[in-house]
This record gives sequence, structure tokens and C-alpha cells, in this order.
Amino acid sequence: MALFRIATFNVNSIRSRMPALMRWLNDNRVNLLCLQETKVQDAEFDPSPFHERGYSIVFRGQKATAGVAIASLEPLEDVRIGFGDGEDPDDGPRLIRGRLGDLLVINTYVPQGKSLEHPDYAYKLRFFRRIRALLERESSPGDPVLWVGDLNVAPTDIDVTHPENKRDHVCFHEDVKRAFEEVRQWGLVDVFRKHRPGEGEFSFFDYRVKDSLARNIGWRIDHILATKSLADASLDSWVDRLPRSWEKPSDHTPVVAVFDR
DNA sequence: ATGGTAGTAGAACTA
Repeated sequence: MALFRIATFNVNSIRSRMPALMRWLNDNRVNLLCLQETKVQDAEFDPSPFHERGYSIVFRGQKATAGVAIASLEPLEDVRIGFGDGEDPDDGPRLIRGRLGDLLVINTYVPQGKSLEHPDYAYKLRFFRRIRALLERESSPGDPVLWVGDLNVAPTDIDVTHPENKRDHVCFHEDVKRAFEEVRQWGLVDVFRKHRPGEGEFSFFDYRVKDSLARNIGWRIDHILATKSLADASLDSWVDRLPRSWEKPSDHTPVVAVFDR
């Protein structure tokens, strides 16, 4: 039996977060670490802290916003950046994927959307449709596939603190939940929920909400989904709340899953 | 928590 560990973590600037990120990685030698909101151009991305710890790393970023990366103990194969579907924008800073043998991993930073009326929200809904099309084009529900990242959607009422006053939020509106659900229905299982069905499980704690971590006021918007055969091989999944309590934390905290494969 | 805070900026904007 070989354990395979994966984590997703929106770091909210990898340059600001490098000390905390390396502290976490020292203690959590996950096989795959999918990062979002690196907020750094590729020329200024410093891979050496990952290399020093035995990780290869692939990344695509831009100035100030977005940016994704995947660190891997075994080098990723067939790395692709962006959708590659001919649509505009290709959106490399929000989607990076690669393979480890037969396993396909897709790491996304889904656009937040700003407001229901904003063009970014329509783009967000289209982003989910493009994910579904990518899955249909590149894989099959019978294959081992992981879709992870900051998906900027809380799928159900127990994934936010006060659902009743968030019906018009871009991460909780019925339309965005449906858009996410239509990707999931291609053939993905919410690995975290398989193991943690209860309420009060969050991966994002707004800086602006006083004592959000201690009061457990947050959102579950960072996700690990897997095709059924892979999800069946999962042993556990959890939110690691510890890094959110450290100095200079990200507003998100890692979500981890362990597989036997 | 329709106010807050952190990050990138180097003044507002994004989350």
C-alpha cells in the first residue's frame, strides 16, 4: 500500500507566503501541492525553496493577480497551461494541469466574479463550462482524474456560515452552484465531503471578519474532487486550519486528501 | 458583518 497525499492551497501571494508555505511543506510532505493566487510573474517566481525540498514545480503567473503552480515530488508529465480550447482568454494564470502516469491533475483558480452584474461573473460561469468541456475532451470518468483548487464556490448551505444572507453572492448564487454541479456531474466526487460530511468545515476565513478563525466564520471554496475510482481509494481528507493561525497567514488554508494507490 | 484587512501597488483596486 502506497500513500499518495495531495493538497490545495490558495496562498494569496507566494512571495509573501513563502516562509509559511515552506514551514507547512516541511511538516506535510505531500506528493502534490496545488497552489493558487501566486501573484507573481514567471520571471520572478523563485523555485529554489521547492527544489531544496525535493520538489519539482511548474507555474504560470502574472503581475498582481491570479497565478497557479503545482509542486510535485515526482516530476509532472505532459504539463499544459491554460485551457487550450481556442477560446479567449486561454487563461494560463488560472489553469495548469499535468499527469503522473495515468493520473490527470487539473489545478484551477476559478475567477471570483466580483458581482452578479459584472462581466467577470458571466466569465466565471463560462469558466466552469470550459472545465467540463476540457474533461470531456481530455479524459473519461473511468480514468483517475483530480480537479482541485480555489473554485470560488460553496456548493451547499453547510459550506458557508450564514447561507440565508449569501443567496446573491458570486460564490453562492444558485447559478454558480449549478455551473459547478454541472462539472461535477461529468463524474467527480467531492473527496472532502466523502470523509467530512458535517457542518463548520471551512477553507477560507476573510481577513476582514474579526477573529474569523476562532469564531469559525468562513467558506468552503477550496476543493479536491476526484473521479469515482480514485475517490474510492481515498482514505481521508481534511482542512488544515493551523497555517491560518500563523504569522502573516493567507486568508485561505490548505485542504488535504490521502489516497491509497 | 454593506465594515472590516491584506496584497500589490506606489493610488486605488481586488478578494
